[in-house]
Amino acid sequence: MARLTNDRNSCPVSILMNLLSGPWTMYIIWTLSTSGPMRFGALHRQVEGISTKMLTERLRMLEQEGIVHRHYEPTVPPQVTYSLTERAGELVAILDQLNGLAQRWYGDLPGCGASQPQPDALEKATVLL
Amino acid sequence: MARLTNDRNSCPVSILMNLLSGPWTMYIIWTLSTSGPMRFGALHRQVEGISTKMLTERLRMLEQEGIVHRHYEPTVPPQVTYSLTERAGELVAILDQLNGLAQRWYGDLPGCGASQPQPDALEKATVLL
DNA sequence: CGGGATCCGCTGAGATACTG
DNA sequence: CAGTATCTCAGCGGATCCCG
Repeated sequence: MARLTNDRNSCPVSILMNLLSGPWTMYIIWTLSTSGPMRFGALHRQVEGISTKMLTERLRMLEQEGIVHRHYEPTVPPQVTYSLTERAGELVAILDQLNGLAQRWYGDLPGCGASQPQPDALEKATVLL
Repeated sequence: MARLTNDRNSCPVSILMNLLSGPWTMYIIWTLSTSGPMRFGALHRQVEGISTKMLTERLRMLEQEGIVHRHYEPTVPPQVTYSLTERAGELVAILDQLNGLAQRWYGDLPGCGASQPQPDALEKATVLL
């Protein structure tokens, strides 16, 4: 549980990389950044293929790092909405550069449902925080 | 062997991320970018802890993606020198931004032998290509 | 609905030994 | 020196069950 990023990964970049390199992490961030805030179930459906365990795990991780915000509504049934924080904006910006680089290198392939993030979606995504 | 980045990772960013997220990849790139071109053995000593298998594997991967350049000198004993390509420059630039972001978020920690890349080292690193 | 707990299989990473 | 080949083990991630 405390396995953060010791051994060879003690520099800041690696912390971030270890975060992002998680199996579904990018997809979650990307989905939230393009489709806006989303409930757990919706996210689970959107990312499609991820197990609830993984989704929860990644979400907790991202929440802990201040990248996503978890809004818990104690209704019945309970509603939990996840949104990106402002921090995430900076991150997504860099990710976008990475995306640009990748597209120049590999050409843009299809299959990625969120290749070009709509600015308004990102705004929507950060509104809730 | 052909396990590139299919399933959920068909978009360019993910290709790059899958590349970088490899266990030692960042360290290798970082080391080459800060310490310049290096022989296999030196790299093996610098990265320290990596197995020859992993090192070879990552190096091959990076070479295949055009990020590192492999210079083979068929002397005896053979000398193989690895250096970053020009492509890598773009990548390192973004990585540097990521590093900046990470430092702002987490503060700069020690333990990363290559936190601040010397420009001359990067130049040196790309000279060979 | 949103998740925690548990089990379990599979692959990926390390260690070791060997080769040109 | 610069790798390759093989074995092995564990830790990650999926599936399933259950709770608030």
